[in-house]
Amino acid sequence: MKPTVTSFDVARLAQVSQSAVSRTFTPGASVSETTRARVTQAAQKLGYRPNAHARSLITGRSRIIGLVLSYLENLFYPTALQRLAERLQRDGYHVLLFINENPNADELVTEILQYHVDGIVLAATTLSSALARNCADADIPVVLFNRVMADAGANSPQSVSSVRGDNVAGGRALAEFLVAGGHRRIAYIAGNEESSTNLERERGFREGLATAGLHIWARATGDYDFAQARQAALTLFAPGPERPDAVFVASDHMAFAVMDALRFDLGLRVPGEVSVVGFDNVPQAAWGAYQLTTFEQPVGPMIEATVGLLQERLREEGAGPARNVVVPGSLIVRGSARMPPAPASPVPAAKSPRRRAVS
Amino acid sequence: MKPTVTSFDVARLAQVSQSAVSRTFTPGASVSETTRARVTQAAQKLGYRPNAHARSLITGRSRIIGLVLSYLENLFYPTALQRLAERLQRDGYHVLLFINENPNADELVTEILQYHVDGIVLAATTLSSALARNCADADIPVVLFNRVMADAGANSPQSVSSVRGDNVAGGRALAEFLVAGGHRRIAYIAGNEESSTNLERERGFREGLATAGLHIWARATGDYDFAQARQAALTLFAPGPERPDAVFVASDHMAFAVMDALRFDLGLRVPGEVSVVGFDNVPQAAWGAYQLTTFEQPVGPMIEATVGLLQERLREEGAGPARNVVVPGSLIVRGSARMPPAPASPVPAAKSPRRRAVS
DNA sequence: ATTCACAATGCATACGTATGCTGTCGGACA
DNA sequence: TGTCCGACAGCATACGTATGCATTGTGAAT
Repeated sequence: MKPTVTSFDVARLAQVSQSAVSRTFTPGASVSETTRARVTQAAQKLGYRPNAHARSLITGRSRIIGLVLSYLENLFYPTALQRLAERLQRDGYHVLLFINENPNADELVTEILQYHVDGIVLAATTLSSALARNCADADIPVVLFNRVMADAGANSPQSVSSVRGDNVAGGRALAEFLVAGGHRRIAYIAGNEESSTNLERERGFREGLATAGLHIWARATGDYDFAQARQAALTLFAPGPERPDAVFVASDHMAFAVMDALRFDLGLRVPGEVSVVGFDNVPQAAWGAYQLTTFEQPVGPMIEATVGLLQERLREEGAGPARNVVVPGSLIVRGSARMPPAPASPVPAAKSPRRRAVS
Repeated sequence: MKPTVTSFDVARLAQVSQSAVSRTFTPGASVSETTRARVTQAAQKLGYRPNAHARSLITGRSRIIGLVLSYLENLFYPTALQRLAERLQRDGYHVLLFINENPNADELVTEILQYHVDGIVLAATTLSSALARNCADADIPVVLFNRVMADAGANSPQSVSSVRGDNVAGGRALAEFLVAGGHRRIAYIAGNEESSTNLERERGFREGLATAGLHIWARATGDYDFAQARQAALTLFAPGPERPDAVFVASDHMAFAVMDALRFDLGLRVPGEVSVVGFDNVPQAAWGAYQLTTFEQPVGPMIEATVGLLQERLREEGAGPARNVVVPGSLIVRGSARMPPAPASPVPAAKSPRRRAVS
């Protein structure tokens, strides 16, 4: 009933050798037009598809990329996932998924290496860097997505590449924007304290404030989690004279929780009484109810860079030095934070936020 | 440098045959404790991992499940994706991803069959059912997720299973809820017109309205797309005496666009002047800015049912008849639609919407 | 006409594992 | 003590493909 048709079956029907069949399905191999036609026709008739596992076994390449994720409720990751999968499919690669809320590095390495994946994209913010190193030791290209190795120990020669948004510049730009808007009591709600994204965003933010002679007025941790971010907001904005007048939340996803808490639990007007800015520019940031001012992490270019790094490593067997790509982003001004006063010089007025959001 | 260690290498070090190594890594095989220990130790020392492709080649099973998706901006799908991947990993399976906005059935079949996937989950709402049939013809189990075969032609004996929420009951419940709330001019914004989800939800909704002697007051199509849903809302709710006083939007994801358009483009109060209800109960429906009343599609049970169907087919080679599972859901009452008056009988008051949302 | 280069093809083997079959060994049972 | 049985180990083969090497044929160049 399902007698799994092989290249030999096709060869027999087409009256050629199995080699000819193989070459027909191998781009760039030496086959005449006539035999190629006969093979193609026979394959079509029998419904033949080359067995990817047999092919991987002999070529040593699987055309599979492993993608490691931790959680998907933050839309930034599904968006990246979709782009990555579509992009790789265009090149004949496919994505094998490894999702773990809190991954066990050893277990994950064991699983992922069994499939002899051609490359790995690590997009789990909380992931131990031991994992990255182990995989790199197996001589398989690893790209960290939205993350860099924490301990760039001089010991092992930084063998794993990375792609990330410009967290430092973003943090600084948001600080400057809030300062220019006249805020003075500016709070920060952090993501995961150990993640590189959080460290860099906070550093840039502090630098930006320092330039204006300010420092972080109040601070709490949201751990990149919706519920925890809400709690953080309730704590930071408890009624009192010291209440902040603005807050930078380390991710859009948390910022939505914060805005909800401010408006519907504490009864504060945003941006009337409190300004809120986020980071990522996920699709929801453009939604009418939030109109979140944020710093963009451009998913398209970031994925492009990721695939570029992978391909580079796949082609040349000699592993070049690891590269850490920083993809520039820009400030996306919407309505969740009080605007700076229009400058005196004749500059074109700010475009409608909604239009900007659509782009 | 990367001399890909094989079972022979382990066998040599452990002073046993390659068979012994293989059996050590095959659960339920006949190996003594002593050799198992020696093999395990040798494997550990060499860093040996069984090659999944070689194993697949000989066993005929890849322990890979293909997942076909079309777009991820609607959080319902990422949530399901995460649950599915985690669930399958617990059983030693992994998910290979196929993402196409508008999939070419033939191309997709070719790609997916190359990997000799053990099973397929089709979660692309717009996907042609020819795809499902082709894969089922290759004797590989297919489960439609959140979709059923359109043309259950008596010809082919309905060979593909499906899992879905109770769209009809949901549509009816939402209709009854709106009617009980005193609405009379009730509109509908449809999803993809040909999708089974849209057809069933609309049917249930019509039935619910008919019970009260009503019918759909106005109707437009959003095609499960955020931007189109917004346009549909702007059209349906243009100022005039015929303006609807409530709307059922065929998915939460579209409902958010509709609520934004109503509030921020048309200046209408929700639920003060217009009531909105959705379908799915995605995480965002619980967010403070929307507090969307909706009918839930319980992702956990739906995934459980999906995996159950797959496993059932994987165990018994003899393919039983296809089964169409309908997972029950319930009405989630929040604040986006006017409440029905409290009944005279002493019934406990409705719980706080926020509490309900957390569950 | 002879040589040479080159394209096209077939033959044989290798990739790394699982498993049927045969053989050995030890112990239990009569 | 002899027989039988079960547990365990090894040998050999099969899974389906890619590719180096040798061979053949064809046209161009000499």
